[in-house]
Amino acid sequence: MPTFGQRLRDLRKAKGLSQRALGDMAGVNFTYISKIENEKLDFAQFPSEQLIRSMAAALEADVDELLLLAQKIPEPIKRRVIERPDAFRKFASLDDETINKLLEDLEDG
Amino acid sequence: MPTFGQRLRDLRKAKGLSQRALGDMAGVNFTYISKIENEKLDFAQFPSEQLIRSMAAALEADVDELLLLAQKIPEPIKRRVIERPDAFRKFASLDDETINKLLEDLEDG
DNA sequence: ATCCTGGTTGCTGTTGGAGTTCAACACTAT
DNA sequence: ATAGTGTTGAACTCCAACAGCAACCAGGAT
Repeated sequence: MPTFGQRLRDLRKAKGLSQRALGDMAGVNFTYISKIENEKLDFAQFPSEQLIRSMAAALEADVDELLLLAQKIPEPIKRRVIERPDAFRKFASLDDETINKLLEDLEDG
Repeated sequence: MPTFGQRLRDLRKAKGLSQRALGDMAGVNFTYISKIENEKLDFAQFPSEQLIRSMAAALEADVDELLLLAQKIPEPIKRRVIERPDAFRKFASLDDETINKLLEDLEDG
């Protein structure tokens, strides 16, 4: 799994955009993009959820993937956790192996 | 399901504490407790995660229950979601019926 | 050699809004 | 009347999330 900064840089280059171009599209200064990509942000470890959404839109990338890399829970997942806390507390307590089995069951099921 | 404010008030009264007493224990002004209980917070819909933890400790209550009522994802669940985004994106997309079946499978399985 | 274009980073500055307190008031009950 | 409790609008503090300059480096084109 790449870091948020690495992934952002890859997505940007794949689109052939400069930091300045992406900055303009997302509405932030290009030096801030640089700091994000190099993980040199002063206090916050990651940019705001709003900015992540703007950047994902500009890059035509998967918002939720970027949110997860930035340690933020995407809205649809969050909603479901709040709705079914019983289930998700259980799921969260499972080890990788058991989770994998569940996923397989869902494939065929 | 009660609101966060209602539940907090119930827990506090069950302990026979005044707002001032709880406020002192949790390290905040009692007027803030009042606003939380009556949901009169201007912008923030809920208090910070830190304060919720302090109050839960003072009330000897279940932290995760209060966190969920305050629409915040408890840390252990959040960690697992970040570790296995593939699985939890899938789980979150399931309807109640399918989730129930999964839980049953886990009971016997 | 000089000039773009693109990127990095330290530094200082700005600001919206979350979080909290203050002041004043109201209601009981004793 | 006063002690304890709760409510509420206004005001305050504080900092995360940016802005943005300045100086510097690397590589490529002219």
